[in-house]
Order: sequence, then C-alpha cells, then structure tokens
Amino acid sequence: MSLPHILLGMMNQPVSGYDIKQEFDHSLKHFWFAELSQIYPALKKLVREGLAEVHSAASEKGPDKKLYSRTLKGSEALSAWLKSEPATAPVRHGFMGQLFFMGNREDPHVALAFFQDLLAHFSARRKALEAVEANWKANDPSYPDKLPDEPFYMQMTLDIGLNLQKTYEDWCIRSIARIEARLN
Amino acid sequence: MSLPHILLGMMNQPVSGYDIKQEFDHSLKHFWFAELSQIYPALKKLVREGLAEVHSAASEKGPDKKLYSRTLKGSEALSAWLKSEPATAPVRHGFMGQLFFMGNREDPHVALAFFQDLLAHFSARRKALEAVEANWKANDPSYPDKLPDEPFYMQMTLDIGLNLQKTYEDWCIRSIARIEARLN
DNA sequence: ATGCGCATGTAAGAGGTTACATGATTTT
DNA sequence: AAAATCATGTAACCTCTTACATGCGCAT
Repeated sequence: MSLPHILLGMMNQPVSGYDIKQEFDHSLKHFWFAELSQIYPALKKLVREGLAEVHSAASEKGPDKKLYSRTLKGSEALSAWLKSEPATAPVRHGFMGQLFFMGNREDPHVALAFFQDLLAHFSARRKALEAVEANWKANDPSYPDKLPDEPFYMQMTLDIGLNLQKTYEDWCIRSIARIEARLN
Repeated sequence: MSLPHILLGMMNQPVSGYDIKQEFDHSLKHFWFAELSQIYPALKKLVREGLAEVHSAASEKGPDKKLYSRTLKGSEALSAWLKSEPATAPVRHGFMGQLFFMGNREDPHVALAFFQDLLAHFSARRKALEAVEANWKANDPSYPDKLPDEPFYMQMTLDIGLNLQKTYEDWCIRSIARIEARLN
C-alpha cells in the first residue's frame, strides 16, 4: 500500500495527477513508478477517504488542472506511514529466474549474450543516475551532507540507487569472466 | 510473465504444486516468491495451454499428489524465455519512498530508528544467504567455479543476492553515520 | 494540417495477496 | 488428543498494465 502514501508525500504544494507523473518520471523513477491510469483513480480515492482535497485551476498551457492537497487527516496518514515499519516487500527479479534455469539446456554463449544485455541495461541506469548527481553537485555546494533535511533524505535514495546499479554491473562483469574461463 | 516460465523451469522431474512451493521457499526466495494459491491455478493453466501435463501419484506422506511435467511445447516455451530479453521490469521499493519524504516533518530520530530496522532486515537476509553458501561450499569441493552448468548458474543468483544485501547494509551503516553527524 | 505536450480519464485483464475450506498422516 | 506437516484448492480483493477515448493550445 505504498502508492497512496507516496501521492500524499508529493502534496507539499497542490499538485495535479499530471504533475505527479512528471515527478515520478524525473525524481522517483529509481525506486517507484506509476502510470497516469493508476494515478488518477488513486487521487480520487484519497479524496473519497478524506485524505486529500481537490480544486480546479487554470493551467498555463492546455486544459484546466485538478490540484490536490493533503488534508489534516492526510498529513496524519503520511506521518504514520513514515513512522511505521520499512516497506520491504519481497521483490521479484525475473532475470534471476532466467539465469537460474540457464544451465539446464542452454549454450554458454546464450548466457554470455544474456549478461551483456543485462550489463548494458544496468550501465545505462547508472549513467542516468550519475548525470542527476553530477548536475545536483554542480549547482549546490551543500551537496550532499550539508543539504537541508528534505533533499538530504532524497539524496539517500539516489545514493542507494547508484550503489545498486554498480553492484549489478560488477556482478555482470564478474559473471562474464567466470563463464569465459569455463569455455576452454 | 515470469511465474509460468519459472514453473516450467522447475519441471526437470515431475513435481507437485506443493513441491514447487518448497522449492520457492528453500532455493528461490532471494529472487522470487509465490503463494500456493497462485501456484495451483498457474499449473492448471499450463496444462490447459498444452505446456505441461499432469498425472496423479500416491505420496509417501499425506494425500495423493498431482505431478506436473513439461511437454515438448513447454520445453520450447522455456527455452524461448531463456533466450529472450532479460526480464528487468522496474522494481518498487516502498522503503525508499518512506525515506524520500522523511525530511519533510519527521525528527532525525525517526530516520535513525528507520535505518536501524532496515539494517536488521538486510542483515538477517544476508546471514541466511551466507548460511546457504557455507553449507554448499562445505559439501561440494567444486564450488563455485567447477560446478556443473546447472548449479553454476544457480550459484550466480546466490552471488548477486548476497552482494545486494551487502550493498543495502553498507548503505544503512553509512546513512546512520551521516544522520548522526548532523545531530550536533 | 500534423504532431507534440498538456491534461483527464475509463475498461479489460493480468498478476498477486489474504482469507477461507477440506481432509489425510505423522509427530508430540 | 492436539498440533504440525502434507496436499489441493476457491473466492474476494487489491495492484498494476495495456489499450482506448477525449480535447485544448502551440509549434513546424
């Protein structure tokens, strides 16, 4: 049940569903992702439950927006979520499933190609995160440890995102070498 | 669409839904997880689609089992999956969402308690995986690089599982130190 | 006039969780 | 006699994805 809480978290200023989608794509995509078709009904549900309220407003470009804000009850629900257990639901990694059965009847060259693909994937993700970090660092001398609390904790999610990608990359490189060493 | 393929992967010998659940809990839980209530219908669907076949058999303990095996078509579907793109669907990390909004109105001590909880969680996971590895290593002198192909690739999923937990743990420890350094 | 970015949605379906239901055998 | 393990399932519900639907305003 993280999505509704994340939406509440984004309502420090009044935001539209469209704004929220931008925020997901720009700042949260290393740990969460949602489609507009999931966001819009979720916002309506928050209003039904009294956790958010909505009012229409003209947009600079395009049609009217619906701007959502947290109610007091919404702020309490957000705060309770932040103080509750870390949400460490078990994660599913399909690519590890593929690898798990790779030795059964497949050629080592299939596995090598598989790891090359994976490496390219993780490498691209790491580079994207590094670009975000470089840009931040260049424009803010307080980066990272002197940042105000809000960006300080956000930076921590960037930190782990970056480190995860590096861990995956190292593993790909190591695994390719191990497979190649067996080819002879 | 990984679950049906994983089920097919497990059918090197005829297996029951119950056997599959054991396998998930013992050998695959670092990267995949499924409830019996999801496995049973999924197996029936594989039979309907001609990817698996089923026959009843007496069990040593308890009631009769239904043993599932791959058909030729099932083997082809499995092989196609292994040769296809690595399944790197975007992953959702609720705990990073909590952290992302932690700086908004919460006390640093909430964040410290949060990271302590997280650290305990990842630490326990790492220790469980290390026990699996230690046991394997002690009983098989060919571990890890001289293993036959099948266990060799399985070991690679254990390798990344272990490294991921370590990455998470290091991050928790580093983050706790960074938060504490700001308390003064 | 065509396409892109802005803006909001609905519907159908796949994937996954939680709760419930049944019953045999083995262990304490 | 009770509890744990073995064994199979259904139903309701929640979450998320994919496809479809609509329309404005601006740039090429």
